[in-house]
Formats: sequence, structure tokens, C-alpha cells
Amino acid sequence: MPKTTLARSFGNSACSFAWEWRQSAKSGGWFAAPARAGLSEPVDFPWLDAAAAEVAHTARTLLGWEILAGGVRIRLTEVEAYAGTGVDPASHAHRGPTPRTTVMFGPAGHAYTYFVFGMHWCLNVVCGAEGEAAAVLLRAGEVVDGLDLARKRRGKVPDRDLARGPARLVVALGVDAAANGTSVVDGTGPLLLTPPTRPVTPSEVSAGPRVGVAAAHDVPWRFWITGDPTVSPYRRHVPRRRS
DNA sequence: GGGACGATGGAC
DNA sequence: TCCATCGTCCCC
Repeated sequence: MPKTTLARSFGNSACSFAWEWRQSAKSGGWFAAPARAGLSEPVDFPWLDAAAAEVAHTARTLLGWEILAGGVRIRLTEVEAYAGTGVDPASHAHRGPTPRTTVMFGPAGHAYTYFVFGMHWCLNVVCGAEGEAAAVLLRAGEVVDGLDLARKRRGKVPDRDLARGPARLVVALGVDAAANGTSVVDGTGPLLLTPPTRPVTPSEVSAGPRVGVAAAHDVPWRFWITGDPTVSPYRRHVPRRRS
């Protein structure tokens, strides 16, 4: 499936909606506000292009979609958008392709997994045009099926915490590096992404800065279902203490 | 080849 | 608030 088709299919889903982006004169930070129906999406980021903005659109339309793996089904409640080379300084693909980010530059609808802090795995869905290297980080969700299995994998934690955070979500799904580069849309890999059982409406969605990123820390490309208990807490980037 | 640091999570 | 722990990537 071509990348552009995948992105478009998300946009045409039941949870498609339009937003507009503005910069607050008071705080200087970016925020997103719902736009009138039928209004095309304005792109206000001076350092972003239209393709990059489409990643953010794809990310928020993924809320409510369900990711299935290893007998556990998770309804996505929190995601983040990351754009490609030379566009988004917070993206792994920002400086161009590397061995690690090869998958990001490949076909849409494939999983990009990466190892972080020497101990955790995180899961992205590649999207956008071929070579664009855009991806959506799956940050959190609600376990809607395979609860016992998820509990077994995550240990003794409250159910709301089973997939409350990108690394926790990966553990609950039981996936690792083996999923890297596999399709999440055609059933040939360990992961399968399916449309919402409970659609998410625009009024339910909040947007804000991405968690823990140092660069572009004010870009509101984190999207979550407002008030959902499975959404992870916001934490700003903390610079490493120098020895 | 060295070293700084991270799209985190869990213990205090 | 602190820090485990190691792959990645920049830089010398």
C-alpha cells in the first residue's frame, strides 16, 4: 500500500476533522484550535511544509484506532507526530537516513521500533509519502482485549497503567525489535492496526507539546483523548546532568 | 575510537 | 528527584 493512500485513508475515516494552527502572542507557543468544517488545514509553522503538517493530521486521526498483537488489543488514546529530514528537529530522521531509521524512509503502514535509554522499546507507525520519513509514535492506550495477558506481561500494576506510556504499551503488546519493518496493516506481521470500534470526535481531542523532547519543545504534536485515564502524564525534557 | 545523551519508567 | 543502561551518532 502506497504511503499516500494510507495517510488518506486515515483522513477519510470516521474520526477525520480539521484543525488550524496558531501561535499565541502572549506565550509565543503554538497551539491547535478546531477549524470550521470544510475549511482546508492551514499550515502556520514557518519551518514546516505541508507534508509535515499531514503527519500531525494523521497522528490525531489515529486516536481510537486499535493495535492488535500477541493476543492483546489496545485502543490508542495518546500519540505523537514526528516529521522527516530537515523539517522536524525532534525526529530521529531529522539528519537523514541512518541504519536505525531505515524503516522510517520505507513504505507507510510499517512498524518502526527503536531502543531507548538502554532498556526500553518504543513503537511507531510509518506514514506519509515514500522517503518522507514521517512516523507516529504510539504513546498510550486502553487494553480492550487480552487483559489477562497484558497483566501477565506488565506485572502488578493498575489496569489503567498497562499501556500508559510508549514503552509500557510495547511490553503489553509483547513486541520487540522483531516487529521493526513489518506491516501493521496487511496482517503479514505481528501487529495489526484496525479502525475505531468507538470513534473519537474532534471535541474529545487535546493537543500539546511532545513528551521529553529537547528540540522543538513547543510544537504541539502530541494528541490525546481528553480526560482518558490511560493517557500518560506530560513531562518536559530534562537535560542530562553533566559529570 | 571516544563520549555525550536519549521520543522512559520506576524507585524514593 | 534520581538514575539504570546501552545503542546511536556526532566529533575528534
